Amino acid sequence: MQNENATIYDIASDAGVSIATVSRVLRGETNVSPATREKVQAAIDRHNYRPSSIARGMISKTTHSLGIVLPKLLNPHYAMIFSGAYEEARKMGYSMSLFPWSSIDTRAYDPATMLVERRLDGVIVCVEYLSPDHDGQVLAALRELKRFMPVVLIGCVPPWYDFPAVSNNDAAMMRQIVAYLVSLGHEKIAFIGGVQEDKDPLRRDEGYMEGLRGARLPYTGSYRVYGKGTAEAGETALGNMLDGLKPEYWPTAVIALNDLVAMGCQAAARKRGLDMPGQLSIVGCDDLFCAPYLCPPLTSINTHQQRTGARAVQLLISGEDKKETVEWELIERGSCARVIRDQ
Amino acid sequence: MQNENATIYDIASDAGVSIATVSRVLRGETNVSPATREKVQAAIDRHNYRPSSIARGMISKTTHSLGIVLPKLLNPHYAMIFSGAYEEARKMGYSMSLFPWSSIDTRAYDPATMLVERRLDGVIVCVEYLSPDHDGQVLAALRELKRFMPVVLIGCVPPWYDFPAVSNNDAAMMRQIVAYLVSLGHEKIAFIGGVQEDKDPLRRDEGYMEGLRGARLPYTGSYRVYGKGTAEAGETALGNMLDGLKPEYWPTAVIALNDLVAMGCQAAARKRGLDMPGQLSIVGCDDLFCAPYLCPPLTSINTHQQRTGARAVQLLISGEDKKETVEWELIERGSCARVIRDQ
DNA sequence: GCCCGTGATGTAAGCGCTATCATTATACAA
DNA sequence: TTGTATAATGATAGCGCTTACATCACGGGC
Repeated sequence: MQNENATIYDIASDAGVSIATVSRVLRGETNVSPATREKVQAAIDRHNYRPSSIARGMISKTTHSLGIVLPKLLNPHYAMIFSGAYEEARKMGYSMSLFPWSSIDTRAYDPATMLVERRLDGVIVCVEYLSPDHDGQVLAALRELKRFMPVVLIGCVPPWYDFPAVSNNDAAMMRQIVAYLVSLGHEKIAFIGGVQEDKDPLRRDEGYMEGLRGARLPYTGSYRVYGKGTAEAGETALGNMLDGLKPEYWPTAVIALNDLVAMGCQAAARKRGLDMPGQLSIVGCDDLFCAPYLCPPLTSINTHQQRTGARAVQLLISGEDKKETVEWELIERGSCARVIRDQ
Repeated sequence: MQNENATIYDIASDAGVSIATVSRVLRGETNVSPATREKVQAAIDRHNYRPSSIARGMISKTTHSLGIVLPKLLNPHYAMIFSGAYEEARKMGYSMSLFPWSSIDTRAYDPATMLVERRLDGVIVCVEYLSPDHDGQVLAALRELKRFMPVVLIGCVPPWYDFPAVSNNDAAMMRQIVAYLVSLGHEKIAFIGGVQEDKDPLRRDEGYMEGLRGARLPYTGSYRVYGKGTAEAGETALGNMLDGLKPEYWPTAVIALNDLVAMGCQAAARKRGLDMPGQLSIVGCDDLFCAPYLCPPLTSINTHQQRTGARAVQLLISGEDKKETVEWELIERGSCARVIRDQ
């Protein structure tokens, strides 16, 4: 059924030369006579022969395949990172395989057996926020992994992680969003983050707080809440906030961790009869493909995740050990309105 | 910097045994004395040794890695298929790497060099609709690929493709949607397909037509249009249809190729001031995560793409050569309304 | 005392390549 | 003629494993 894969010996004997000569032709060496080259090439074509990268890998100790570890492919955020990384890898002649986050985050003896056994040439790990005790565990696993292959991190990378990494300047992003909302006249600006802790390693909270301070706005504790980063969590988070406050204290703007959360916020606001953007402005983050089709179309931060993924691959292959940030862009759609002052 | 990967020789000499004995321990053979086993295991632990799956693959002629070929990861439809396939592969101990559609669809000599050189244990190919002449080219490429490794197809698989495959019964799906809309009183039902041709291999057109016939509704040519399957294409397609018809002939319901197209339809209808679902009902397909958050929340067909991907992996590994269909489910949300008859 | 089965271990071939070195054949200078 | 540089090609040793097959020590049956 499947045709027995031809080997270099088959080609050699078919062409009447030694395997060394076939190898020379395969690798495009010059010291082969034209006549021989032609004979060999004909045999290769005849058998539809492709040299085994496995066998080549035995010698070169390189597999030309990379890995990417991420928590959840179905989250479009990660899908975009993957897509960018994978395209770049392909351009550089590498294949890319996906591994579950659990292959890193485990209490088992060797946290990365699959990756190490496969002798990948490198791996990109997308790090999510982790509680402090869990954090130590993961950091140890990452360091262990690094002993076997180059590792580049993406995402929520605390400053004390000694790894090359690509991420956004989250604090600066937050500051920009606050400033943008302030410029529209907002003063009651809520923040729905993704981390339960008081301070996340991304410093998004801090960026939010700094933004408020910069605008000389008071900080209101009940405007800062956290969720799991899903649409449901966003709906719950904003819903609880609204239900817990008298309408006159309702925020006029919400900064959402990401577009999923923003979608949930829209749902929560709609259920409570709020006019958007009239009574509530929302800013998301990630700029998902559906953002323009929400009601109202969602203003969001395009964080260039594909570029992030691509850049991570470049660092991985070049071996540069540095932390980089990528630019972002505020995409204005219809979800933020100027505040009408009370008469 | 990276620690030199230990080999079986290192372990053997460290434990004071032969490599054969180490190999026995690694593979859990029973004919090793407990004392020796312990010594060897200790050496393995000491070196953090992981046997090279590359070297193993040389012997077993199996890589325990699968490939998936798809046109565009960023399309959430394919992301879901990938996710399902990859999870299943992982469960069975296989890794999964992604390859671009172009590695199959090319005029170059060998259409699948990357796949073949990597000696994958099998590959899943997600097939999109192809124009007839292009179709022949791709079919040839697929057949060629099949000579080297097992291939399972997903998606738009014409009946004359001699490959194991997993797909939906698209025609039946369409019939169900038409019946559903008819049950709500709709008579002017439009269809926005993804294929320019008169008949696509999925027979979605045909399902649509049969549905109309089944309900004894007349077929109106201008209600059947085609697009590229994107949101923009959907917006253009419905927009052109509406602009080309007097309002009294406007359809009261639209069946969209997928949720992306449906999103575009919503935008087109909104721009023209149509009330949804009052004046226009829309049914999508794929049940994307954002469907519940659109305005109105989109009624859609959940085609269980993750299950499709998983099933394809099972066929691939088991080697069963059959074509299967997976079930689907109509998810009612708010985008379809009962028609109010003219008085 | 000798033979042989048995369990534990070692030896070595080989998977399909690359890379090093050895071996030719050819040409040209001494 | 002989020596020697040069180009083309072949022979072969691994890469890190698995897997026959060989070896060896030990013990029981005769």
